[in-house]
Order: sequence, then structure tokens, then C-alpha cells
Amino acid sequence: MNTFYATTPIYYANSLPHVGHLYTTVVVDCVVRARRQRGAETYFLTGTDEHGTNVQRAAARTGKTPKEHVDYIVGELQKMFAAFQLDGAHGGYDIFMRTTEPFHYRAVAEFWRACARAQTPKGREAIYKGFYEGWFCAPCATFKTEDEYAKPAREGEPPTCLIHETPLDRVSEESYFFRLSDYDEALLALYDARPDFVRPDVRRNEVISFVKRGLQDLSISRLKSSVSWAIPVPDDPAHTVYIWLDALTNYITALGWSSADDTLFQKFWPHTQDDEHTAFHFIGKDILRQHAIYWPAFLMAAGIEQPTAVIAHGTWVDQAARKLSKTLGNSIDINLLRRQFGIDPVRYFLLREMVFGQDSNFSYEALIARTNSDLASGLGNLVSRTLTMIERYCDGRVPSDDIGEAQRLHAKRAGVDADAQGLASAVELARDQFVRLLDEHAFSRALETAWTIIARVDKLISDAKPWELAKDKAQRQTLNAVLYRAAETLRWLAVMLYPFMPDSARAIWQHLDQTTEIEANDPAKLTWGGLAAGTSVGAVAPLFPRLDRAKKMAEIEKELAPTAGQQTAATNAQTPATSGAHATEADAVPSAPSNAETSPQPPMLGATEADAVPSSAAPEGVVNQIEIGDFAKVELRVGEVLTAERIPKSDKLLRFTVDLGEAQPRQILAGIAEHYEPETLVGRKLIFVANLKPRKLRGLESQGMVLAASVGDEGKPILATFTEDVPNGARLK
RNA sequence: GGCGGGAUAGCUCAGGCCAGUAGAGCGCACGUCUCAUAAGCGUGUGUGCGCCGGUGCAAAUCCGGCUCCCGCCA
Repeated sequence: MNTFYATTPIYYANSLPHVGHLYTTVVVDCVVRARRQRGAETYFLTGTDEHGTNVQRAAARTGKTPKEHVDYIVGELQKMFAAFQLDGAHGGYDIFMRTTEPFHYRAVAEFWRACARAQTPKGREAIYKGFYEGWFCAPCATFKTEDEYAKPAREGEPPTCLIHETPLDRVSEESYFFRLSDYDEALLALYDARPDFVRPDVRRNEVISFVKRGLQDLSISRLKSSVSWAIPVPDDPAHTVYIWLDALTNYITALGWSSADDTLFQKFWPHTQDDEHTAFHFIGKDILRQHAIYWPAFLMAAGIEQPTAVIAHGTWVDQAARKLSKTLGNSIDINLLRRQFGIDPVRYFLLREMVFGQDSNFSYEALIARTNSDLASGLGNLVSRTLTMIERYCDGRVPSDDIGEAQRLHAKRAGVDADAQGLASAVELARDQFVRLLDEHAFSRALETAWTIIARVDKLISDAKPWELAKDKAQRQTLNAVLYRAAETLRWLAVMLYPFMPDSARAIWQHLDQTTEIEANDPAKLTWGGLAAGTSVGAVAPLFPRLDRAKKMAEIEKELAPTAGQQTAATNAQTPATSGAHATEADAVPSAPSNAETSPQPPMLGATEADAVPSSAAPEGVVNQIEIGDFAKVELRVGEVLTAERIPKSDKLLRFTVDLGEAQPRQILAGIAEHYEPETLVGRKLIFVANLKPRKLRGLESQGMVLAASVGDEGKPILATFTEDVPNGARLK
């Protein structure tokens, strides 16, 4: 029997569930269900990557231990997956892998030892001890090269991360290295021998050109004193394992590699490259390098066969082509999606709208449009009209397809073929194309193909006009044949669409009173005529309700308003919703170093950017014009935050000391504590009103104010900042 | 700066390697039907192959140059 192992990345336990998690997991769920139909024995892994500095910090911020923190995140993810029926109980993943499991600790140590024993292709030891010194960005979890950080404004201060704008740490410590530099030729040979190893081609090209440029050895440990929340290096407890080595290894430790019971590993991990045993890693394109370079190199060192392929997909972006992130306030509330649209329409949208591999826009408008045109008017309506007619004209029982010899003339007169040959071969053709496209993970095109079948049957019905035939007793068999053909096509569609929309497919399946498990039906083996005459169709209910666009948008807005802020307490998640992002890398996505969680306004609601911002009554901004002299009265200056702390017993206030280029730093208070963590602001250069009359707040004098955009109905602040370096005290005018 | 990908109808995309009268879906307009979820079917709409030049009887497709966007790298 064929086996098929598919993985999502294990999601970094730093951020709450977002569209990226949902998308990758739905993709893998769809692929796995499709493979099961095709007769493969499958194993579906998802899970969480739970170690590292970022988790440690996020935990500290919320006053939890790292374990408490990751348990919380895991709970949220599992709740989300269960709500979307992606969990094991609903035929989804087989394992929710957690890197904090004891068996993983043990197996990672074993994996490390296996690498340490190994010789590189160039005959040297694969792991060696060295010394690493460099500027390290904790949020990025990587060392930064000279052009990846901004030089400090003053001598003797640390540079700042260009991405996070936070000061870098000078990390110089003893470290183990993986001799990645010795694997370049072996990796290139792998990509060459197996052109499908990295998909799609764009990504493959990227990987190859990266490797061709030469690889640097990879630091694969941290001192336990600097990163304690991690797996210990075997036989050297002063060190802990680098997060990516830890995380990537999960794909085999989850299968019991090196454990007493490695049945799953033996069964599902490829031991040779053939079509019988395949293993696919589905990832977001943002974590390509780790999966297409590091991981294969690690596997080579450990002497383990490679997976079948690493498949990278694109990112969901908003209409301005920006990544969805909470910081930008354009993130999508996936629980809202489920409540407002339901699981299957959301699945359908994700798989239909994104051309797999490319980036794609996410908007509620598009989701409504898809739901209405494709699901309600298309599939849902066809099911409804077919079943209704069977109910009305055939007493609710699927009629026979037979048109007797004597009746053929009648049929011909009504424009109906005597046999279903024409329809059957058209549907078979579409089916073959569908199966092929699905194999290639061309989800959107596979669905397009399935929809050609729907159009074909709609036309069949329109042309044959069953409602006319029903009036003519002589056309009884013609009517029966038409309705049979429509119903039989629905059976095919149910089987084909099952991986995409399991619930809806089952609903159709049950209407046709099918007793076999739908998943046991291989679409490639569908044969025409499988539906038995006499089958009772049961009561008809709409599969996909039509949505009133305006009403739905209003509901979404309404639902977004009160939920904003609910998530704030959860965790400090710098959450770029890159698809399937492994946050170790995902955090490298530009995002303000804040825990600005709330997204009070739904910026994706409007068709244009202008719509995205709730507009007050102010007409075109012509009210309240001022003279240039009025503006000149305001003294705006660049200030660097030297210290920042919460004010006791105040939820909102932060106390800053700010260098405005003056002899003494100033004390300035700002009401942004609900949205920014003080420690993330130290070192940042912000814009201040320097000539504001001092005033006392909570007994402390504030000698100015900080500038921030006020976003949404809640007035969520987003601090104004510079993308280039500016000297402290510089005047804005 | 280097490498890679892309620029096709209002929108989302096919076609491009093997050049032969510009495609699909959505949207929009009109017509039509009434079994059906204001759904279906039909017709039309779109005056679109980023720009310039070359080879060819013929170029979205091949060649050269350019512009813009995206990704990876430096």
C-alpha cells in the first residue's frame, strides 16, 4: 500500500492562531484527504515549535513560565483547529507535535549525536565547537550582518535591528557549528537529481542560487545561560540546541525515529525515493531556506533519507499587498470567518482564491463573492434544483436512466441523448484533469475544472427542460433519464469535492443515500452509472445560503467592534500572518516591536484603501484650515527613548525619559501602555511635541507628548517613527 | 548591484518551451426560462497581450534593448 506523509510547519508558539496557520493546515488537510481517497495510507502532522528566546520573552511579559505560555498557545491553536474540524476527531491531523515532549528531547539528542558522529561529504566532522561573536537580534533569533542593522547614533551603543528597530545584543559565546559549508555540492546534486524536490520552480531557483554562492557553517547551539528554554546539547549541558535544529527534527521524531517503537518512521518516512512512500513538507515561502537547505543537510549528516519534496506556498496579503498582521491592523479574525461564513466556504475560498504558490489577496468582499457565485449559485443551486425535481417528479427516488427502444424517438425530439455517453465522457475528461491538477497541488485550477461539470449539467437541465417533460406522459423515461444523469453527476462531484469541503460533500453524499464512506471512494475510479435507481434523496435543504453582501459586511463590522481588545491579554504576539509561518523566521517580517494586538477596525472591509479607514463626517478634510504660522507654533522634535516603564496602578500610562538633544533628558508620559510594552520602546526614535505646556498626570510631570496615529474607533495608537536614522532633537517642519 | 519570477479584458488568472486569426471564470448589459438559493440558459460587453526595435508570410509566444512590480541574495 502507498503511504503518504504530509506536514505543516510546526507553528511557533509565540503567536495566536491566524490565517497563515489556518491556510497551511487546510492545504495539508485537503491533500491528505485526497490521498486517502486515492487509497494511500496517510499520516498528517502539525504542531508547535515551543522553544527559544521569543517564547521565553513572551512568557515573561505575561508573567508566565515558558511552559505555561506555550500550553496556552497550544490550547488556542488546538481549539481553532478543532473548530475548523482539522483535528484528529474530524479526520484531520494524526499528531499535534509539540517540541516540549520528552520523546522529542530524547530524539533530538540522538539526532545531534548522529550528526556529530558523521563525516561531511568532504571528510570532516559535521559538528565542531567554535566561537561565535556577533550582533544578535533576539526577536529575529539570528545574528545580524553589517547591512542588516542600523549603526548606532552614538559611539558605544549597540546597533539596532533594521526590522525590529530594537537594540541588538552583542553575543559572543562558545558555540557548536554544523559544517554546512561542506554540503554545498551534495545539496546541489540533490536539487539536480530531483528537480521536484523544491517546488515550485521559483523557489527551487532561489535555493540553488543561494547554495551556489557558498554556504556558511551554521551555529547550532546557544549557551544555556543565554537561552535556557531549549533542549540541552547532549553531553554538554552548558549548551542548548539551536531552535531550527530542534524544530526541523520534529518531522522525524514525531514518527518515533530512534525510539523503541519506530514503526511509524519505518512506515511513513521514505527509505528510498519511489512513488510508494512519499513525504511532503508544506511550508510558507518565508521558511524555505531552513527546509530546503538546512534540513536536507542535517538529514544527510544523520544518514537519513530525504523527504520527497518541500513545497512552498505564498502569503495572504491585503489589498495594498501588505502582509496581514496585527500590527498593521489588517489581520483577519479567523473565528469570525468561521462564525460568519462556515467552515466549508472558508476552506473553499482559501483553496480556490489563492493560485497555489503565489501571493493572494484576502478580503471579506472576495469571500462573499466566492460564496455567492460559486457555492450558492453554482454548486448549491444545482444540488437544490436536481433534488427538488426528483422529489417532485419521481416521489423522491432516483429514477432509472434507461430509455427504452420505443421511447428513443421521444427523447430525441426533446433533445435528450438516448444514452448518457456524451455526458459521461465529458465528466470523465473533467475528472481526469481534476485529479491531475489536484496531484500537482493546483487547487484553484482543479476546482475550476470541477465547476465546468456543474455548468455542463446546468445546461443539460436547461436544454432538456424536465418541467416540460413532466407534463407529457410519453416523455416519462426521458425525464427520468435527465434527472438520473443530474443526480449521478452530483455523486461524482461529492466524491471529487470531498477533500475540499468534507462536510458539504458528505451532505450531498447522504442525500444520494450512499452507504459507503465517502472517503473510501477514489475519484479516479468513478464509473458512470454507480448511482442505483430507487435511491431515496430525502428532504432538500440549501447547502450554501446566499449572502447579502451589505448585510454580511455590516455583521462583520459589528462583530469586529466588540471583540477588539479581547485578545490583548493573551500574549505579546508580533504576528505577521505569513502563511504557515514558522515564527522564528516569520518574526523577521517587518512589524513594530509592540504588542499592539487589538484591531478595532476592519481595514479589509472596503474595496479601496479609503474605505478601510472609518471615516468620520468630516468632508474631505477641508474643515479647520490653518495658516502656516499656526503650524509653526508646534515644535515637533525627534527624541530617543532612554527609559520606559509602566506607572504603577495605571493601565494606560507609560513614563519615558527622552533625549531631545537637550542638556537633560525630559520626562514624558504617554497613554499607550495598553498597546506597547515599555521595554520594546527603549532606544527607539519617536516624534514628540517639545513645546507643550507641562502638565501633571498621576503626580508626575509630563514635559511633552509623543505622536502616534490614532487608528480605528478605539483610537489605537501607532507610534510615528522614521525609517532612516535622525539625530536626537532634529526639528520637524 | 547579482540572480530569479512577473507585467494578458473592470477583477482573478490560463495560453508562452513546439509562433498561425486573442481565452476562462467573476462582473456588467440585454434576452429567455421558471425545476432551483433574485439561481439556470442564451447573446453581448469588454476595444487587453508593459514599452521600443528585430527575425518571420505570420509574434502574447522567438531575439535584442528598456520601464515598472515582486521574491531571493549581496
